[in-house]
Amino acid sequence: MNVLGRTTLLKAEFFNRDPRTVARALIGKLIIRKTPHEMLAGRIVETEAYLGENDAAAHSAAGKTARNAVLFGPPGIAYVYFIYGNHYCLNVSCMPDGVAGGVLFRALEPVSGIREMAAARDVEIVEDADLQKISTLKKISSGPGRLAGALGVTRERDNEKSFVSARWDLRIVDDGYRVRRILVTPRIGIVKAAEEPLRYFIAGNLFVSGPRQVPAE
DNA sequence: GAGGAGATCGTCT
DNA sequence: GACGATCTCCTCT
Repeated sequence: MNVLGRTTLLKAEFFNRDPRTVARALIGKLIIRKTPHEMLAGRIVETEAYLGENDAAAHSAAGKTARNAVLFGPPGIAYVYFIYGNHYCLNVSCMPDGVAGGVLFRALEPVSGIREMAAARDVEIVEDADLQKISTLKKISSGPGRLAGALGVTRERDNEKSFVSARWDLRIVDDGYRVRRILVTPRIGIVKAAEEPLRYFIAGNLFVSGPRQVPAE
C-alpha cells in the first residue's frame, strides 16, 4: 500500500532536456527515499538550473573531472557533492549522455516520514503539535544542505545512483499535484553568472529557502 | 527578525 | 594553498 496514493515514476526522457526546462518541471514533484522503516518523501518547492560548460557557475564549466563526471553522463542520475566542509548537495543530471547539465534541489516541503527526517537533522519533535509548526518544519529540508541531511544523502552512498530506476532507494515521482504559480529569480550563493534567472520556486511556499523569495525588480 | 562571522574539508590549481 | 551551488550560532535591534 502506497501512503502517497497514485504516483508515476519519472523516466529518463523527463531529464533528457535543457536544465531550465527540467528545473521548472520538477517543481511540485516528490522526492522519495525508501528506508528499511518507512518512505521518506518531500515535495520539491525550489530548484536551480546549472547549464553545463557554458555556465560559469556550474561545476561542469571547467570541463569534465572525476568529481563532476555524472553531469556529463546520461540524464536522471544523482550528482552529490560535498561543500563548505559540512554539507552535501543533491543534484540530478540532465541532457543527453556526453552533454553537461544538471538541476540542484534547494528545498523540500516535508510530506511523509517527517519524524525520521527530523531525527536525521537533529530537529527536535517532542509532540504532535511540533509537526504543525512551520518554524520547526523549515529546519528539516529548507536549503540544499538541510535537504540532503534530511534524506540521509551522502556522496559515498548516493552519487551516481539513478533516479529513474525502480532498483534504487532514491526516486522522483509525480503524484498529480498542480503548482499554481512558479517564480523565477537569480540563483543563490554563487558569484559567477550570479544574475542569470535560473532559480525556480513555488510562489508563496513557506519552505522555499534563502533571502530572495520574490523576483528582482 | 536581520546580519555577520566561524566552522570545516574535498577539489582543483 | 585557496576557495566554495551552506548552516548555525551569536549579537543586536
